[in-house]
Amino acid sequence: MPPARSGPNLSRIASSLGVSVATVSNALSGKGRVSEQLAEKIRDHAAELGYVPSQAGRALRTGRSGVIGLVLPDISNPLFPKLAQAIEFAARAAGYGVLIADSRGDVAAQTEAINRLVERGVEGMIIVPRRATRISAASCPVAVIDTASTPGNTVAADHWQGGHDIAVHLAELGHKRILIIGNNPESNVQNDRVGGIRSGLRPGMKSSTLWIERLEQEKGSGCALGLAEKVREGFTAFAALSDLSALRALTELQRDGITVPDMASVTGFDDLIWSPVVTPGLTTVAMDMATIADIAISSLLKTIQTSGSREGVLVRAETDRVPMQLIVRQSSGLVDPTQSALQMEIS
Amino acid sequence: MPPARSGPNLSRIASSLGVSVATVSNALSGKGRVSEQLAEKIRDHAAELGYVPSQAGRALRTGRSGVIGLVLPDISNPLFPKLAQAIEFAARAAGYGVLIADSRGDVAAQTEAINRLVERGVEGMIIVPRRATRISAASCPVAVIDTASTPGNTVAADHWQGGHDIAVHLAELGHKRILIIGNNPESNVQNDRVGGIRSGLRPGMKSSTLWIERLEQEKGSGCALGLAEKVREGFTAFAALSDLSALRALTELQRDGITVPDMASVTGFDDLIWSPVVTPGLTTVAMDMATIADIAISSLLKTIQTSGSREGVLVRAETDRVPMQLIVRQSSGLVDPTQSALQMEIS
DNA sequence: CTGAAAGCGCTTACAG
DNA sequence: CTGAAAGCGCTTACAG
Repeated sequence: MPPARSGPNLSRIASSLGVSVATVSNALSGKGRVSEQLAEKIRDHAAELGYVPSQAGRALRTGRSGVIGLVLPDISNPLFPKLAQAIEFAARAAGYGVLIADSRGDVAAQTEAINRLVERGVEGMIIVPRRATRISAASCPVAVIDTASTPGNTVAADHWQGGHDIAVHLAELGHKRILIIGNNPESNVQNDRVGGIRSGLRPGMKSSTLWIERLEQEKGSGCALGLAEKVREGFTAFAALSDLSALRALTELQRDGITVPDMASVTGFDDLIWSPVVTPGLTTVAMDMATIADIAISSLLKTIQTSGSREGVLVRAETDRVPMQLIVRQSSGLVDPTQSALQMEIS
Repeated sequence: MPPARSGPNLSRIASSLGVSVATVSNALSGKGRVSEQLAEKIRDHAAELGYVPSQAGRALRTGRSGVIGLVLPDISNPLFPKLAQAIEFAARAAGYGVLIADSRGDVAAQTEAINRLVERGVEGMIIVPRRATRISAASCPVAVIDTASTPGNTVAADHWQGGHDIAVHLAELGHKRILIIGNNPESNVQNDRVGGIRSGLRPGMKSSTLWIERLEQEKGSGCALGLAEKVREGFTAFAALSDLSALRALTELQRDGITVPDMASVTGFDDLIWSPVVTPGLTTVAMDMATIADIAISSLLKTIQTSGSREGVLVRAETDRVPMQLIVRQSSGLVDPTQSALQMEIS
């Protein structure tokens, strides 16, 4: 015999009230069909007994688990907290729970993570894919958050526009030579950001790009970026493609006696938790995680509700690019003619 | 009539093979009772059909959802990624899924988050409580990760010992005056860390404590901490109670022309993602998240498996304190007699 | 070794 | 407005 549940079930409420389970079910689900008087009595009694509906029973009957999955390339990514929070919030508002899965490791691990979620009966999932991974359709609707330029992407921050805003900001401050500091040229996100920055440069401005991973392959992990030297070469602005790289740049410059923003400006991306806390506060560009999560969730649920067959559909959203917002703090400032090495050469 | 499932079920496999569902079930669950020959045939056929067992059916029958909940005070906490990753990993190894819930907001929100998880049928949950919150037992086993000094705690890093190690490290470097930089004196974790640091001071060493939230209430959020002034007063080491505060201290010192570690040492707690990346790399104390997660999960599952009645039990672990590990990087160094303000006064 | 049957808790057409 | 009944997919004691 199957094990008894701990709490009360519909049947217990029904017999204790001398009505049928069907009526209790109808009363509690508020589908009408029950006299308001009886419905109230049933609701009261259920509350009194501390009735908690069994998701298992409901799921089995309706075929809907009320749960979606969230697959992340690496949960320890500093961007994850905000994303997970936004997704959980949006999902909850829609009555869904969120099951997490870490696809740490290679593409195989990602596929495995997806399968685990399917086995757990998720109705759909949201995936932040590993770099350069295509999602081979799972057996449920899938929403992808990556970059608008990724094929099959559902929704993303407009990284390109974010980069553009950074460039415009630096141009307005009078910077002419920008060093873009990225991590890995294989990243779709970082490439979009670079493209955006370059697109926003005005005539007379020049940029170079430094890829940290490449440098570290030569010089060893955790090596100096040599930014003080870059300042001497005439660079006045360091536009990092993530706040993590920006932080690395900022502290290296400070350590080497380059004051920020007097002698050089530093900007980042993502507005991570410590960005407002460092001195000087980091100028950065923030994603609108709440909107991204809302769009991902609502598109996903729309697809779930229409696709009767639970197939591996890649979800599309109506709006696939969510604007990023420039946040100006103290790490970026006007080029100071008395301090700038470039200006000194010219004069 | 209930909706048909998309994929094959036991019944489909059974009829297609001309055997009973019971036999298919037994064969796939590997409980023996089926001839190896038939079992293999069934397994092959199931795989061929892409059979995925229904968690809903299984859960309804067995009363076990195979899911635990993870309740966090604030998902956007920078500590969360590592914790969630470790919990997910340990849970997965035990065959469980992890449902997340953010108790952002007040104690009521935390209670609500707990209820949501119960409604979703979790078999137990792991809670990182809000500051100074006692968990009013939910209707399932609960493991709490906070500090060993919190009543009802299941497992925690040994924050006290971590603080002690920091103090010993600074003592060995010759520091005499330590400024402890904390966020909030109400935090159990931070208090344990402070206690540990003080316990590790040697005769002749003195410490003061700066609470950032208090300072900000006076001077406004994001105000300077005035650390350069502290250096002039003779402090040579700044022991922050979190890497976030340490980063704030480090950058403020650098901005004000205090070189680290030559003129002052800075240490943190937690080994957050950027700690090895800043210049100079941050000396800190790391929690062993994997071990903490393992202990939390295994204690929780043990309780789940024994407590037949699904009551609100507070889980206890055999080991409730997991050692923290000192990670020495460049931000802490020997007191330099030629640079130290204190030394200058003395000589 | 294999199968028929009960039952976990729910919802929904259908009948009254 | 209310109830009896079927059935979602599974597992397990029991019978053969």
